[in-house]
Amino acid sequence: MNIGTAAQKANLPTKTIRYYEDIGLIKPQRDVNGYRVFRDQDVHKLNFVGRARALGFSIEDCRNLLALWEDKGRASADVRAIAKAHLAQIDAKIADLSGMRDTLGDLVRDCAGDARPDCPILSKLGTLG
Amino acid sequence: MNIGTAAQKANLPTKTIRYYEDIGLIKPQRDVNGYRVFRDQDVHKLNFVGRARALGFSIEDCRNLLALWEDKGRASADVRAIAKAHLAQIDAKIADLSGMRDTLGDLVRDCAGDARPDCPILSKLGTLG
DNA sequence: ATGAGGGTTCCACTCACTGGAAGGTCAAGA
DNA sequence: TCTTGACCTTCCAGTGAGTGGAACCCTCAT
Repeated sequence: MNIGTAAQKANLPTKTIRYYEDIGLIKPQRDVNGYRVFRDQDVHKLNFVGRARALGFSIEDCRNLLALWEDKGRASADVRAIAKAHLAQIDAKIADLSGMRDTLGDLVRDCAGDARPDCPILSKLGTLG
Repeated sequence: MNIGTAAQKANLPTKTIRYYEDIGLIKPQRDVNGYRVFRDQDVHKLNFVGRARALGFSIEDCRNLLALWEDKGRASADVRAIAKAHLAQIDAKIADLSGMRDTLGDLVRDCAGDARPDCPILSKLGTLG
């Protein structure tokens, strides 16, 4: 498939996909006419990278994660170590988001009365774990 | 407190804090000597912004969220609407992270044997919800 | 009074895109 | 066959969110 189709499937702008090729995150084939040709694998990778980026993972994080799946010769201890580090990172993000969720929920419940008084939540802002 | 102390408490580089002042996210007071003076409220905001940024929220998202807490005159329906949109965004992020967590866990369990065969997970990559 | 360790501004750089210009490719219809 | 429009290409410039460094000011202990 061409870049437009891949972009739709991966939910990313074509510009971004070309950029990801530029920096070596993906390596689509080329057709005789010079067009990029994407396989399903490429789309899977793009999809994954797009979502990971939206969750605050860096390009280098993504590169490592993709390499985990790609590098079949890698020692399993190595895989485990990298994967575990990322698992911890993910768990921390989830915990952090849950905290924000609670705070926002509190805001809606406690502070959105018709005549909203001084909001008691600002004082908690930034201190939740 | 001065910017260094605030930076430590908020876990952000001083450079970033100056930048956040530049774009109007925070408005620390100024001492007679020209030094920025941070109150606890400022630190709370910085802390919140730092964590939200790490979770993939844009500066504009942060600006809106901070405004929610700050603008005491805002109509409560408005507050509710914005807060609810952000709650949905947070829930989506949590769901997405959970999916990644599972995939990564699978990778560790299924694909990290000593002689790792063709990993069956790459094919699932990017398709999890 | 001097030196270390803060602080200040400003300017240039990076990273991760994003927009636009200028032009090549291709399928469909007059 | 020609054209039109949607798609693709590269290249270059701009943006958003910082980040590094130079040059200089403030404060406090020795």
